[in-house]
Amino acid sequence: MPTSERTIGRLSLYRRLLKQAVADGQENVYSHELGARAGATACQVRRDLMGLGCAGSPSRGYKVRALLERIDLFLDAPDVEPVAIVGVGNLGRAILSFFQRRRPKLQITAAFDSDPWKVDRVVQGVRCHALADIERVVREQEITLAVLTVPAGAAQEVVDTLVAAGIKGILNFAPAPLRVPLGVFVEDMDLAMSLEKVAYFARGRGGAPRKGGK
Amino acid sequence: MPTSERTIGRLSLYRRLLKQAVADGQENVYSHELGARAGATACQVRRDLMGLGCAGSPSRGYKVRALLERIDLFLDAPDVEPVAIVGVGNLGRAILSFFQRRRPKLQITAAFDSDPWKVDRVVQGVRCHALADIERVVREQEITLAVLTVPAGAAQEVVDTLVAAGIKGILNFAPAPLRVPLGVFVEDMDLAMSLEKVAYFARGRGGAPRKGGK
DNA sequence: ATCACATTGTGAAACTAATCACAGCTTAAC
DNA sequence: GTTAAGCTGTGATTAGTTTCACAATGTGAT
Repeated sequence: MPTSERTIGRLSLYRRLLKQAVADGQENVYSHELGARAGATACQVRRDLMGLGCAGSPSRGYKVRALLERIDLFLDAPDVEPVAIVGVGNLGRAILSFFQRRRPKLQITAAFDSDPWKVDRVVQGVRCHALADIERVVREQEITLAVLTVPAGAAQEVVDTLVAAGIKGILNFAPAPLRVPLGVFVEDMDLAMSLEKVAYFARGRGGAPRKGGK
Repeated sequence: MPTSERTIGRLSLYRRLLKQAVADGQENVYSHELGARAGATACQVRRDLMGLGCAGSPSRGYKVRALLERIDLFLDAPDVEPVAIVGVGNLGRAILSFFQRRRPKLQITAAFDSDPWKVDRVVQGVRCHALADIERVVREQEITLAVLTVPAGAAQEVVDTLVAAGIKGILNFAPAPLRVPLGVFVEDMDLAMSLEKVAYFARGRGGAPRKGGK
């Protein structure tokens, strides 16, 4: 059981690269190939795959199709998972359009916004509801995942509502740390923080930590 | 010298929280307070601050103002750092508007897009240039940081241009691993990967890693 | 004064993640 | 057939990060 946040992230990345490989007609792949494309070492790739129970042949490497199937089985839920998005501002709409052309297993099926003008509008094929309807809609559609793109000031209040409605995972774009009960997973996407990090390391202070491809 | 990617991220977060504290008129702060707000342990906060050379008093904790000053000095460059954004689609515009109302030290000053209709337009107060002008504009404005919001297919090509123009740090939203020479720092913001991660851990498989506030 | 208390600063321990190193296969060439 | 080469699978090692534990310190109450 290879359950670490880092590993899961890499598996998701491998999957995308493998899909590309399949599209290119590639049948087999070596750990060092996949590693190069993913920015990881061959060793790490092998260990990640080993954790999944994947086996390769010393001469031909891993079978791309088999690998994909195994990763899908591991990462995806059996059924499609509906996702809610709260906050249909610029960022919210961008993310909505970004996700609507991919991810068959993760589909945004409900949007929420505090702006009465947006309520009942359909944005990118998704109906926008009032914040007050979060609990009802989330329960009706049995949604467990949410993307949060509201201003920092409103974030915690919305989160409490989402959690009360049964949400188990949140992708948080609001620049504010969220307090959630145990059992709810939060992944922070903090734009400001990330750009500051880039600025810091671009200055060359930190000895340029990894990512230096060939 | 506390130079680890994780630590830098936390310092950036502390800074934001401390600014809030100053705005609220708070003069002193204990490590456990800051830790609670940041989702970290008191211990970790103390170690992070220790690395910066900050000292607190056992009775009053740390002086908020002094802390802020010290973190600013450590994280920020002496002057304003101009930032370029390449790709003025939905996501690009959202990020543009997000950053334009904050970060005095990091300012987006140039935008680039392949769409001729957008070239020479002014978006969110920032002039949009053609991709062909990247090298010239980046050199003219001495830009070293870039935000990348182009489709995956165009990413590597744009990155090569940016690097050739002297860019040292990239915040990458394109769902593709970038190859860059040593000395160039890349931070990936992979929306699809992050949402998959959230979906996985929301299922409760990974024993709910951290983030469980009170 | 003195005592009890809460907090800082930090060496050491525990834990986690990444890398090394090499045995064991599998194929291809001669 | 035998040999050489290159890859996988994995125990052992190393590196890095977080947490523990506690001495040292300043504060306020008695």
